[in-house]
Amino acid sequence: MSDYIPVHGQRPRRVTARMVAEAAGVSRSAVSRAFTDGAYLDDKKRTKIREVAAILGYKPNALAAGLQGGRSHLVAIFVGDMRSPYDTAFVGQLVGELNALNKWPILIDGGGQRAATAIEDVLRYPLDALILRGGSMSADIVSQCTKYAIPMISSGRPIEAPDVDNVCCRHSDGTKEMTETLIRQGRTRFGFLAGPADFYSSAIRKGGVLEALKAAGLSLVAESLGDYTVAGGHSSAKQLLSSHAIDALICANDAMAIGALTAAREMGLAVPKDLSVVGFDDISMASWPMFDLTTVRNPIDASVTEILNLLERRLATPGKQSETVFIDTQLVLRATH
Amino acid sequence: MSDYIPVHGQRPRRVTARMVAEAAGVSRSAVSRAFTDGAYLDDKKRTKIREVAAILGYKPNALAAGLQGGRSHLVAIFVGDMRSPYDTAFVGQLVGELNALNKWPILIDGGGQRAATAIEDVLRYPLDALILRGGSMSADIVSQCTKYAIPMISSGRPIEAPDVDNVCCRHSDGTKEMTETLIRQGRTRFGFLAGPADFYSSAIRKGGVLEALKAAGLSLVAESLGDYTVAGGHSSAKQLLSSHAIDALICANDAMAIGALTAAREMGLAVPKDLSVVGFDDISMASWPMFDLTTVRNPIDASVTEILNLLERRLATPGKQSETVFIDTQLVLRATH
DNA sequence: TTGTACGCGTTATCAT
DNA sequence: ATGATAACGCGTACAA
Repeated sequence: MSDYIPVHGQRPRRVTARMVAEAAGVSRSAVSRAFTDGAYLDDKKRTKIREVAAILGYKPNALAAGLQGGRSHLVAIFVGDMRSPYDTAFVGQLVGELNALNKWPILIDGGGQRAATAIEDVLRYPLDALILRGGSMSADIVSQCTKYAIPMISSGRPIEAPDVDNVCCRHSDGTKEMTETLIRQGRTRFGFLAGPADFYSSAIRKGGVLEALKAAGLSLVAESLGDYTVAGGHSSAKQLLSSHAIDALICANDAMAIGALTAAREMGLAVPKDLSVVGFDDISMASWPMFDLTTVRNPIDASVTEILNLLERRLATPGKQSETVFIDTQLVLRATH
Repeated sequence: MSDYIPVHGQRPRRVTARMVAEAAGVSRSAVSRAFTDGAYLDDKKRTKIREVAAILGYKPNALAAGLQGGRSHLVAIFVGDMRSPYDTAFVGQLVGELNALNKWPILIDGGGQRAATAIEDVLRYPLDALILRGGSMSADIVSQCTKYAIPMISSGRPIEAPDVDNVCCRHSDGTKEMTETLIRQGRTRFGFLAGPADFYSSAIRKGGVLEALKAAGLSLVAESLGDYTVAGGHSSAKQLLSSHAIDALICANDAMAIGALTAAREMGLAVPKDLSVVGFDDISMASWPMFDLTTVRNPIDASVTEILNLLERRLATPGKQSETVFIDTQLVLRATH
């Protein structure tokens, strides 16, 4: 088909609009127009150009197009923890929806030591937006984005800055409601399995628990620190359960709840008869038959949808005021409460 | 700091090298050199320029730089299934390592209906490489990449094409070795829980099982089709176990093995006393205490490392012959065999 | 060591 | 409707 002749050991250059123009006997502009929807161009000519382009293997170069001052269609996603089931599910959904909108997500692993420099380097690309999923971002990076007029949307820890939009789950309402439900069932001795000390989500989820307990004239009997993983939840729960007599264990996330549930069963505790174990997030494993975990859903669909809505609004009106959209949680009452 | 004045409702333009040059009272080339390692430039001048650049918030525009004919530093990753634990763990690792090498991964969700058009669109960017993780790729896309001289590296289903490098797990050796181990333990009535009919990995893993059985004068007693998920494995195993008397169930992946393990326990079967249940991949959940699954490790670290090696070699020698690197599996003998 | 001038591939503008 | 030409922002060969 193509008369492209490979030169040994040398990288062949990309086919350009100029080459297509020559091959089709038209001007370069005509080629550009042939690939621009709604541009003035004779239908027959457009068809002809597209044929030639297909044979030569021509595609407009998105880099050169992005230089024009329009949008680059590149969106960076900063992922706090690529090993967390919730974050990966979240990013999976987000990537799919961005793809559908013709936005191309560049992923940055926020877990590595080089995360800060990585984001600095990615900012060399004129991004359409920067989306934060969990993790924390230095104030410096935030101000850089503001300066470059790169829209930032944060999901997880809210960022208080003039041009940053936030999507925020009503964490404390979720744990409050869950705690109230457990109290209504007759639970009175509550334990809380917290996440790492500096995790915003853990602290605020605990806040909801305390609120509900206080309203009922109760208080927390025991608390232990975990690391948001299954293994961490397993060992933390083992310690907590062996030293405290409680009848309800609220975990700051599902991964730890799954670990805690296993620990409780290993210790001969009947769940939910002797002990309630509940989590937060409703990750896919929570519904696995061997866990059937009662939890608070932190809905990914709704969060991702809102991120895309905010992105659209921000791109339409770059100077608009920052917004914070709150996402409602849902109680998922399965078999462990 | 900066004297940038925001214009209401209008997106501020990026700071360019020209602006820095003017502000610093030097030529535009000097600014370029100030950000190019090893370029001839007076140290004092470079320092001065960098200071001014920092104040103005200047960064070289990677889009314009990529136009120069060098590398774009953009790498696309096509992910077969963003919902599979193995694939997401794989991609997480890959993203982190690419970040460390200053390569920026653009993710494409191979699961959606729009996957084919998505990859077409991403090819508008002059990619340094395209990495395939699972899923399948149309021959058309492959030939396009070859035409554009975009290196392709496939992990999962190997691609037979002149310029495509492959990283391939020795699936059948893994299942063969596992089957031999079970036979040596006295298992004689084997069942196989397969993945979707068109999945390369499932078919080849089954091949290893059959090979080992044949060598021992045995044959498969039962087989059932699953969908590579926990829920699918659970229901498929339930059917299979209720209709066939077997003492070993080999599952095409860990997710199904976890589902099968749960099903077996629910049916009152003692694992491993009455029945061996084994998986493939060694996903993180396989080592969770409640499963402690015996499985065949499909090592992510090694695969990712080899992908990066192949990428490096391919970038160094674009015209080199395609290679296929094989990855050895490892038997992980836990508590279910 | 430094500045000038050109090319990268595209889209947008402006005549025609 | 179409073709010439000017940006876009950068790196770099070349001349000084």
